[in-house]
Amino acid sequence: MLRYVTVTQALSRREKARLATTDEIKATALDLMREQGTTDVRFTDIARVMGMTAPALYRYFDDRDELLTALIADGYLALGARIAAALAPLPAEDLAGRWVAAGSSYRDWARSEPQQFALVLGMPVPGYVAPDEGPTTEAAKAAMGQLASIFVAAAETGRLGEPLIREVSQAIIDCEKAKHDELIGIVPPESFQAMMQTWAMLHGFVSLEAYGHFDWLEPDARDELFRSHIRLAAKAAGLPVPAP
Amino acid sequence: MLRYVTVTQALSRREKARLATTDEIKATALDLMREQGTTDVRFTDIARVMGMTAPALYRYFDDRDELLTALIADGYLALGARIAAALAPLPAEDLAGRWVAAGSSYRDWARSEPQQFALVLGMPVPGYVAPDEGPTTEAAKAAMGQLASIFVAAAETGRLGEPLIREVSQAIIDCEKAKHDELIGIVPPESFQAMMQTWAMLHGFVSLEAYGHFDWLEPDARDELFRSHIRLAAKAAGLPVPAP
DNA sequence: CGTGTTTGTTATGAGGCGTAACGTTTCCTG
DNA sequence: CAGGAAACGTTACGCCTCATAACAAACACG
Repeated sequence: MLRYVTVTQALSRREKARLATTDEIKATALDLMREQGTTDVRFTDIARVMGMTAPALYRYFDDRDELLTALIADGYLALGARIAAALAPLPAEDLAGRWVAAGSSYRDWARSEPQQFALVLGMPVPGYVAPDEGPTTEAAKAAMGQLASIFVAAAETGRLGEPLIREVSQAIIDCEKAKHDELIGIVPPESFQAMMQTWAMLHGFVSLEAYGHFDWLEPDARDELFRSHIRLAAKAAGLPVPAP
Repeated sequence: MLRYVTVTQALSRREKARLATTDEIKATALDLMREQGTTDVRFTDIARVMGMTAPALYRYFDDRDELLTALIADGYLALGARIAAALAPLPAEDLAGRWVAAGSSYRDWARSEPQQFALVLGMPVPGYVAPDEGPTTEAAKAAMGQLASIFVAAAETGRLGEPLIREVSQAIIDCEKAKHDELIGIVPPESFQAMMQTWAMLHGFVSLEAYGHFDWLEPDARDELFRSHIRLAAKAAGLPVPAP
């Protein structure tokens, strides 16, 4: 069965139709997830909404896991695109603004698409195992790389200050060398460490909020807490601190 | 059907048997979740492992949601118990040690029981809606309250320093008054804010790690990163900072 | 136009959830 | 202690979903 189409040549009529149907299936799945507030999705329901029968969907996805894999990859792409869109209008030198924009995109995405967020960054779905390599991993790196790029830009323009915690273990230094050698000589190890802690900070807030653990806070207070949180993250990491 | 037993009087033979069976069901469910690495659980499987038939389980839990509710409540209790156990041997004045111990328990629990962690603090399970009041909420407060108690102890002994971020919005001040008036006059608003940010920091790291997003780091590096992370959290919040 | 591919259908089986109806064991009380 | 009630467990069943198989229609293309 022809499943993945090379993009080098123009798509035939059939291939375009196939892609359109594939997209519609994914979009319908997301709609249903939004509607029902779950990451669960029934082929039966997707098919019904699309005016098809369930077995037809197996022409496009071998099973539910393959659909989920596609949705997860799309999720990373969507997150990456949102961050990119938020960063685009900001000048490269506005580091504080870019940091706020990137963090806020992350948060806004999680709030507007909590199911997709859970799918991508939450507990792996029952039975689903992420492929070690592939489009998913690449999309993930692309999305997260944008956060890293702010640190890189800061370091390259000499505006990356000392992080609040300066002690770095050999294990983390080794990890930067082994896994992110592109940062060696640009982002010092203590800032590499701070970078991951910054992601953890951001993710922690967004995660708690998306899963309803901040529901007891008024929306205004949540917004203010986030603004403060993101300033804290910048300050802790040695990034230029956004204005309060 | 008799479901909840008053603890004031001794339990009859039957009540003890019922409780034992209920516990066995929950334990079996957790075992299966651990085994399969999911938060999914089939009554059929539980029953098979227990040497029963599935419909018998409905004598103990009305449906899957009720079992999940019980597991979530137990999860909070387990988390609370672990934190309490970690704090118990430490003297009240060792604030830095207590902070490290509490944070590490949180992390250890998530790592040793990732499914329970996902159940309790992750995405709400398909279809499941948490009851607004009840044992779940109380257990949650008890578990999280222990983190808060470290801040309270620090404040009461005059060892709670200024948090890194001092600006606090009126909305957050109002929220402390409305939802946590027991802290008013003890924990200043900017520290109340820092407290929640500290939770978010802790949760973010633990969450990313539990869901495999730090798998690319060597275990040693993860441990070191966590040590650094928890020091950062303490420093940012104005708590006494643990030694590196 | 005819042939092979693609896309859809209906039919079917396997398995889980939850209910109903029916024994069997356990407790409790007259 | 005997009878009755409650609790506990079973089998049988209906409904739903996943996934496959077999078949029919639409389409592309020589």
